[in-house]
Amino acid sequence: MEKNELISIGQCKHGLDAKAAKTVKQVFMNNGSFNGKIYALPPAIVASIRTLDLYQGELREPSFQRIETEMDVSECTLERLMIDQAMLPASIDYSNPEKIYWPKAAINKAAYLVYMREISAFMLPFLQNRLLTLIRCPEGVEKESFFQKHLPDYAPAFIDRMTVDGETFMICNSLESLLWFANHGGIEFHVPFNQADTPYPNEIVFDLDPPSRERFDLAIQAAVVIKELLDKLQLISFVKLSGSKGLQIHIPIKEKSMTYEQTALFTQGIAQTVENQYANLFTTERMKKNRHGRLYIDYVQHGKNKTIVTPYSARKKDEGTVAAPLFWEEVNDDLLPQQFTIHNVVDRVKEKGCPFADYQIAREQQKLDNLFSLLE
DNA sequence: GCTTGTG
DNA sequence: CACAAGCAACGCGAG
DNA sequence: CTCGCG
Repeated sequence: MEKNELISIGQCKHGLDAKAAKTVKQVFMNNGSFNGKIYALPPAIVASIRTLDLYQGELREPSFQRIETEMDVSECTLERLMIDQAMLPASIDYSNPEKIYWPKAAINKAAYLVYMREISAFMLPFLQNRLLTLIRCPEGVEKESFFQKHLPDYAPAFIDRMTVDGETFMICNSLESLLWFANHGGIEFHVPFNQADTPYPNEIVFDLDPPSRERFDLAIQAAVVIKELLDKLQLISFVKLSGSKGLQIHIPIKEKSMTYEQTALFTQGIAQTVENQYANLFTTERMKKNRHGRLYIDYVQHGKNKTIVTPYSARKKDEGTVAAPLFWEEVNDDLLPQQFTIHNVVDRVKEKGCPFADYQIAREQQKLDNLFSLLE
């Protein structure tokens, strides 16, 4: 959008009482230029308009609220309209909505905040009651980034937190929290495999990390092989794109049904089974130089004090990719690692539903008998 | 993005 | 005042 | 021991 370009978003006729209407009319007739039909003023007066939404470039059922004497015309931007219209929590002061967060994907901060609002219902369950590790890029994904685990002193009271040994950590339990973190440049949301109030994991995750995006086919092969093994064990599993190069397989398990020691034995066992079966394709070799282009099954990444990117979290990647939950049928040769982004994931979920919709139900239904007999 | 420390 | 820095963490192997 | 790495 051209800078300083005026965008018409319709007319507003309702909401003015007789007196206010007369005042506005006088302002235009006294100060405006008349072209024989209408009086026009350069952009100078700011007013609040209540509306249903913006549909095909026009406000629906706009209604005048009030003149905003304290507001400058320069604040009336398309970004501000996007934010106002997305029903973001009003308790947060959204700064720099026009700031570009993903230059190559043409995503600004306003668009990111709107994405987070729209995906929140699908993302929040996976953040619930877990200590949060954030990767923040307040100047965009191409600029400096940093990790954050500790709650900043200035954080508002509505951010949940937990203090352990005098250290206070962040928890993202609400829409408000999610958008507060996003407004502070929080791009990647990572969480551990256990809830904050227990040392027991309630999910197991395999991280399938090919050496490059060009070898994404390895991640697909590994996922299919592991899925077969999990099916044989009658374990319910879910799969998502990491949003980077690979795939991640999630197995929800009931709270307190396994210790981290047991889940580590299991992931190690599966990873080594797959490695032995397809030694030319997959490896659990930690050293990069010993992997020889094979896919690294990072079973160490599942464990105490480790974290995994949350479903639907954005990634610090040029394309604006997100960690997108998939249907297992989608794990085939047509799948691309960069397929799902901030641009298209909300529509995808609205059309097809969330592939992780039954995640919490599966956690309760999960039968671990076969898994445990494997560990013996 | 915001706070704190330094010149 | 204008700045720059900090904002996680741990284990392991190589040097 | 410190440094890189995931």
